[in-house]
Parts: sequence; C-alpha cells; structure tokens
Amino acid sequence: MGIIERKERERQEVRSLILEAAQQAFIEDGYEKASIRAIADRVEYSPATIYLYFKDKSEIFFAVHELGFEKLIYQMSEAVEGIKNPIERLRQQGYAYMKFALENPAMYDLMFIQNAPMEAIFENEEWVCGHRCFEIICDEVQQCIDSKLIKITVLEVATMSIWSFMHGLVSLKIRNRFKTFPQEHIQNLMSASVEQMIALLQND
Amino acid sequence: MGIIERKERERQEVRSLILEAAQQAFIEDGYEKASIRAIADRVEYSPATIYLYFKDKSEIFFAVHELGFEKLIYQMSEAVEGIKNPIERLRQQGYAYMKFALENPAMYDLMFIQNAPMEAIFENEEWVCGHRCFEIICDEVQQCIDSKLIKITVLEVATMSIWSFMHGLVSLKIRNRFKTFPQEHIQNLMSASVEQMIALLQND
DNA sequence: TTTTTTTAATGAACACTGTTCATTACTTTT
DNA sequence: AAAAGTAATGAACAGTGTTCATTAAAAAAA
Repeated sequence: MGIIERKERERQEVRSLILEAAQQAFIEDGYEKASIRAIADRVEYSPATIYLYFKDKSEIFFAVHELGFEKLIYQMSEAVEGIKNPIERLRQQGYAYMKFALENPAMYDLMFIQNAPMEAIFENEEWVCGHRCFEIICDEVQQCIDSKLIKITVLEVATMSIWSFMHGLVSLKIRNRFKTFPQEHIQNLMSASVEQMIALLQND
Repeated sequence: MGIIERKERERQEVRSLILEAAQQAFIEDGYEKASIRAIADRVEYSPATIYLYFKDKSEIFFAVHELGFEKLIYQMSEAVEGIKNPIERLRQQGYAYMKFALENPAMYDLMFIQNAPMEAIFENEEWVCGHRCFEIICDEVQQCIDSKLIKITVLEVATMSIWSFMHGLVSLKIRNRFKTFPQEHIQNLMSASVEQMIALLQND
C-alpha cells in the first residue's frame, strides 16, 4: 500500500510550502513581525494548522535558518572555486561571507544574531548546519597554516579570531552601530579592514 | 514661584524610577519579555502612565542603553588607569570590554545588538553615547599608532578592525554560536584569540 | 456499499503584547 | 469656593503565540 508513502510525501510538501512562506515573510518583515498568522495567510491555511507541522515559532525559523546556511555554504564554496593560493582563497571566502550578510541581512540575523533558532535545538542535539559552515571555514584556515602563510599556528584560535572579526564587522553594520564612522566611507572602511586583517595575518 | 521647578523635579524622579524598573526588568527578562505592563507593575503605576514619560518602548530602552554606556565607559576608563604602555592600555581596555559584555549580556545586547535603541534616534540625531564610547577606544588606538607600536596606521581602519573583532567575539558567545568549539575550552580560546590579535597588531 | 476508524484542518478561545484616549482624581490659580 | 490645568488611569483596540474541542475528509473494516 503506497498510501502512507503518498501521505508522507504530501505532508513534506505542505511542510516546505510553510517553510517557503515563512522564509519570505521573514525576509520581508524580520523575525518578530513575521507572525504565524501572516505565514498561515500566505499558504492559505489556518494558523492552527502550522502547529501540526512545527512545534513552535522557534522551530519554523530553525528550519528557515538551515536554508540560509545552505545558501551561504554554497556561495562560499563557489567563491573559492579554482583558486590555488590559500590566502587568496581565505580572502575570497571572507568577501563571500560579507556579501551574503549584507545582501541577506534578515537571513544573517537568523543564522548568527537571533536567539530563536538556537532555542529550537534540544538538549544534547548538535547545531549541524552551523558546524558544517564552520568546518568549511576551518578548512581554508588549515590550508593557510599548513602552507605556513599565516602567523597563527593554532587552528581553533585562528578560526575563532577570523570568524569573530568578520561577524563583528557585518553585524555592527547590519545593526547600525557604524553610525560612529562617516556614513559615506563605511563600505570602504569595511573592505580596508578586511584587507588590513589579511595583511596582519600573513607571514612576511 | 518654585512650584514649576518642584514639579519638574518630581517628574524627573518618576522618570528615573521607571528607568530603573525598566533596567531591572530588562536585565532579568530581556528586551522582548520586559513588557510595559511588567515595568508599570514594578513602579506601581498604570501602563498608560509610562507613556506620559516616554514616547514608546524603544525610547525607554534607548534611555536604559545609555545607562549601560555610562557603566561600560567607566569600567573601560578604570581598567587603563595608571597604565603607561599604550599596548597594555589597549589590552586592558579590551578585556574590560569583554568582561562587561559577558557579565552584563542583556545590557550589551541592548547597546550593540538590538535594533530597538537605534530606532529611538530621530532623523539627523546623533548616537551620543555610542560616539563617546567609540572615542575612548579611538584614543587608545591613536596612542598606539603615535608611538609606532602597532602595524596599522590609519586610525579608522584600526578602530573598526579592533572593535569588530571584540564585538564579534563577545556577541557570538552571548548568542550561543560558539557551540562549534569544544564547550570547556571556549573561555580559554577567547582569551587566546585576544592575545593572538594583540600579537598580530604589534610591531616587532 | 455502508459503517467505523483514523487523520487533517479549523474556529474560537486564552493569555499575552504595545499603544491610545476619554474619563476621573488631584493641584494650582483665580 | 469655583475655575482651570495637570497627572493618572480603566478600558479598549488590534495585534501576538499557542491550545483544543469540534468539524470535515480520507482510509479501513464491515
């Protein structure tokens, strides 16, 4: 009997319809303003129906934030494709990260700033997509270490430093804290900071 | 007639009572859960009364975030007191920043992560406390540049880089994104990252 | 085919939220 | 003592996430 299989297929279809609607609503209005009712409206279901497919709002946006990671990981991989020099790979990966954040601020918000998606991770569960993304950064850093191109030698320290720097840069920008810099120079200053950081990292 | 002066004094008193309650509620429950009604309860006023003293919730928490800046600025200033070496001053200021963030995560949230306080700044208005805090960081960086102790020579680039790095470090921690590192080493890795960054910055 | 059982979807409600406004209570001025 | 001005509030509005008894539809059993 293929009925239970078809049912499961239909279930997954509805699920991803809701997810798509949630993603759209979230990108347009942000986490707080993307209400369950608004998402339900988009898929033409009752709000209560949403809860047959997701435990709560956190869980919906955990699923959405996973879509974000897919996209980020893809764009970072694409950015280093065909490049040999490890430093150049790291640079391009960094710019891809920055580009993603500035072009999809709402998504980045969900992935690295909002509490909600983390709350959806149950005890003793892993943050799988976070780890995957983290690892592809690690890989590039490891390459730089192995080829003795950067000054830092401890992988964890290097990765934490570089990631923190990049996250700080884009999240202060996204959250409007760079008002302290002359408005018209912010973009240039951000690029200059990235270049400066790479220069500092590099062995001479 | 000192009556209007007494009235003004009383008004300011009520205002700061509300502020204190808001701060407390916020520290305990975070921005979203710190409701106007909860704040009103704390000061034993009606919710509507709050709106005689503040335009909206954003404005309340803008005022609270200013209190946070006072504290942070004080603690950063205290941390460098009596220290001569510019690099050591920068290091201690950095650790003071980190300590503040980790000890007052809710406050830090309001100051550097939440959107709300920024929304309370009207068009063409300045983020005064942000600028003040930014300047005392700038001062230390400038000292390092002047005494040729660090490799970066452009003040804006240096400050943006250092601040972004520190903000990234503490905000990823606060928002639980360091799950990607072994739980028990996170604190050590964060300190090691700070030390590593100072080492990279320094001229040899 | 008809009846029973299982599954899916919903309307209505609950307990909240930020915010507004007409009404009341109190002070100051006339 | 009456009038004017100010401060505080109760009640309401429109919204939120979430739950649950009830209804509609589909599948299984008779």
